[in-house]
Amino acid sequence: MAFSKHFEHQEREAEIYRRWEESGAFKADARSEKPPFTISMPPPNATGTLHLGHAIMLVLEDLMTRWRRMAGDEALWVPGTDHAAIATESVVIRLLQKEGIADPRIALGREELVRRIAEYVEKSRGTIRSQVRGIGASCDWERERYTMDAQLSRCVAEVFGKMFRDGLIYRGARIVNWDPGLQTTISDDEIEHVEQPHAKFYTLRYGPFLVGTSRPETKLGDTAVAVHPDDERWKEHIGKVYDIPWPKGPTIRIRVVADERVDPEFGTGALGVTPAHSQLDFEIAEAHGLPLIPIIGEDGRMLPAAGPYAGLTTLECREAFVADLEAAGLLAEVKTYPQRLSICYRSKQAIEPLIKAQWFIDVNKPAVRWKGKLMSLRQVLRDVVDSGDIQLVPKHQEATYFHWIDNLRDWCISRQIWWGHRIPVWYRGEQEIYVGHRGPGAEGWQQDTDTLDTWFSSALWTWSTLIDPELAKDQDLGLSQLLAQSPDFLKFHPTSVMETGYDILFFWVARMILMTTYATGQVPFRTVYLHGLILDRDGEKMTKSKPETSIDPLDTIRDLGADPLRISMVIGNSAGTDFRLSAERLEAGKHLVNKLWNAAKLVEKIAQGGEDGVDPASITHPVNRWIVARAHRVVDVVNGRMAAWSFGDAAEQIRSGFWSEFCDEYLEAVKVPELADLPETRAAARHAFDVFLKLFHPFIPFVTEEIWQQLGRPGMLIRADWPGTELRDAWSEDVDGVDAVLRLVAALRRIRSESRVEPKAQVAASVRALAFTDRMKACEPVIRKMANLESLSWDGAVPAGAVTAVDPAFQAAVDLGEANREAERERLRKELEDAERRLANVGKRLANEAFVRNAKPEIVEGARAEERELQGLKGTLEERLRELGV
RNA sequence: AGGCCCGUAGCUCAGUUGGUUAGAGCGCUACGUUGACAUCGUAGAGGUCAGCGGUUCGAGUCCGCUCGGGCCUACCA
Repeated sequence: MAFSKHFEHQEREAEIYRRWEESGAFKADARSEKPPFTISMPPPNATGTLHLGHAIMLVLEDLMTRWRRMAGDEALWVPGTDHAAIATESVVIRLLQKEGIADPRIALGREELVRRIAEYVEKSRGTIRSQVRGIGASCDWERERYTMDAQLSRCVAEVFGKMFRDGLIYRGARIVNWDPGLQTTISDDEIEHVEQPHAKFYTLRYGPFLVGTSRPETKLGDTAVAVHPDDERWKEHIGKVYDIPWPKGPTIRIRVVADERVDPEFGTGALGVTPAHSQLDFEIAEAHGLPLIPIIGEDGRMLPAAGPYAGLTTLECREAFVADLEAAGLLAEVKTYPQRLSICYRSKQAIEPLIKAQWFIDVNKPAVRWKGKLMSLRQVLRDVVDSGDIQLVPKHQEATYFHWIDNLRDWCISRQIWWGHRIPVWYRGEQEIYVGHRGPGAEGWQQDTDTLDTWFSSALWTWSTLIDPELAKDQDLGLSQLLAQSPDFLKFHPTSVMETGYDILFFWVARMILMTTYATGQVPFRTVYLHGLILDRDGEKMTKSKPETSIDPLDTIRDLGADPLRISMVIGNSAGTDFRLSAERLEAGKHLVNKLWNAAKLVEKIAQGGEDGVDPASITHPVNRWIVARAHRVVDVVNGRMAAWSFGDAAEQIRSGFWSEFCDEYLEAVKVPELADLPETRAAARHAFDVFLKLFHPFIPFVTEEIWQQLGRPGMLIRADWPGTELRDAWSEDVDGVDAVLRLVAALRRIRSESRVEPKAQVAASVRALAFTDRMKACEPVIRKMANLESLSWDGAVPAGAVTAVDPAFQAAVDLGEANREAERERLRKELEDAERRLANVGKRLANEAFVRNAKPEIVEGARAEERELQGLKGTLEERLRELGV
């Protein structure tokens, strides 16, 4: 089949993907004898469209999956989507509001709203599926999962029940992070901090105290003043009770307590304690048995307890209250200071800490069997990384992970939204409670109205996706039975790699470890590969407001193809590091794809009419041997880089091996008839090219597959074997000889360029081979063509007006006439100087006894060889200068 | 306040356990290109590896400090 002028990505990519999918190339077999390689795709939210964050995730996971599949593993990549509770519900509510339904929760009711959200999700999941396909993801669509699938929901309920019975889940009234906008609690990890450089800090006259606060309105709910037990300033007040009448009411009664947690250095050293609206204050209040007075409601407005301020928003109240204090002379000071405001990562609204009865996971209770011991969730989290059961890439992220564990508190898992897994708990009256996946199945029970944190179900993702859906229909099976009888779980879990952004290390990665070790007794994955953020060329987050530097993956796939997008996101990218993607990079990616396409055209031409089935090991010409050995050396290097998770590096190695060695050197060399006509050249060219095609495939799957098929190679590249390394060190004399030939060509070209020889002018060269003589002579036609020589003699004669080059393997001379004499002398002197400098360097090292004694023998031997080589070079240069009459 | 990362060519970044003359892409300069090349090729310029000190026969690489930049975490009210 004739190659088209260019790779027509728009029509070909979709067609190639269809063929892969139809051929079953993505499907993994749980009964296979091959070692498993498993990746759970981090489920993209079932809202919106694919962005570059998804793209990098898909590209990295796909290249790992394709690589391991070719390398002989039973590779399974499980795709799926997440119901993304808060994100989805708020998106749909906003849409409904735009349609004119002011308060969809009230207008539609729970059942109808959930139905509408599900409908919306179903639609956008279709969009995401096609976009994941568009990028070339070779995931097993038959195993596609969704966090709300029946068997996944079953797992959620089962785990909840198990944790409840083990006392790891409890319900309690505690300070929680309340988002008044979304009307729900959120976990500690869902809080973001925004810098407020000029926040106001007020100091109030507060009975006998001066008390500092950034939120004066909360002082309406104070029930104590806490001071440090050793603080002399306030010692006399400890234990006393004061009634403090605020100017317009209410009057609060405060007790003075001593607590170590108060920092005497901060402010006045006296802390107004607001137990109902501050975490620390709540803890102090608990320790001292202080009363709680909630003054802020869930709507973000002041409660009746706030007296005359009831009904105001917190900010309105602050303003009014401060004005009243000032009028009454109770405002001692107002200054500005930098403060970090807590906001919800989703709604970006300020968080209101308040007290609410919620469900929590206890991270400190020693109730988890792990390695024969009873540990707390926190201890297990620490142990699996400490012991190396789980490896983080890059490794320094482990420090961040441990830091997070150190600060970890009980995880609030209940949410007041409707979209999600409803808490599997039923109540009857005040006393009775039922926990389980089936429900109590009797009259008079009411299910808990809250839903679970979306990360609760995501935390089960590596294994809940592997539970057999049919099996899960049997409601009588317990969790351990579901696990023990699911073939996919048995074959593919623990998964091999979790690849995701470092920004969700805590949200998700840590939670998966926490839940999975507990629920299955296994780690969820062996390795966590964390990629960085994709930024624009200036290192800033891409936004639609900066279209000139913003890149949309869908546009790129349409305009350039998926391959250029993929390769340009991988080359130069490394784990844990943010990556700047620019139009220039995409351009370079496109050029690479184009280069590969054109090389294929030439290879096909070279290979025309030759024979199939030639064993590469039987090749004899040095140039052909050289490229075969080189290609396999690249394989060896790439294997090492891939295994070390250095995918960008691996891609770069493939790129440069292909471009410089295969294209610029080999393909140019075999254009000479002496080689082109050699039957084995067809075998060598196609063998080496196939090696590069295979190496490239995980990175740029579409164009490589298209070439593979157009060249009539057997089967599909996606299922081809990863190339071996057996010929990596073969034919070293030939390989070194051709290396010398290439250096000779480069030397001759340099002479031409430096001496301003017309590009078209053919010159006469004379060469004396000092090593690899046979090989170099065998390559004479190649040298003549690549250096554009009229004639090449091997007598080594140096005419009077020649310009020369010396190398350990050869001396070369090009006769350019007398005019170049002086320039030649100059050049030789420079080269001699350089050789002498290097000789002095290596001589100094070898003269150093400590070096000879301590350095590794091969290093010392290398230095000796270098010294010998340089001495030879120096001699040649000096001789040549003498001939020139210096 | 604590933790982590980064500082290498004009720009973006590699540089694997310390070991010859520190690399690539893009950009730049000069030249070339009617047959694989929406181009590509050939040759070239360009770096006191942020600074200081230490360990070592040997440091871009290991250790300490300083300066500069970024990120994360926290119950300084």
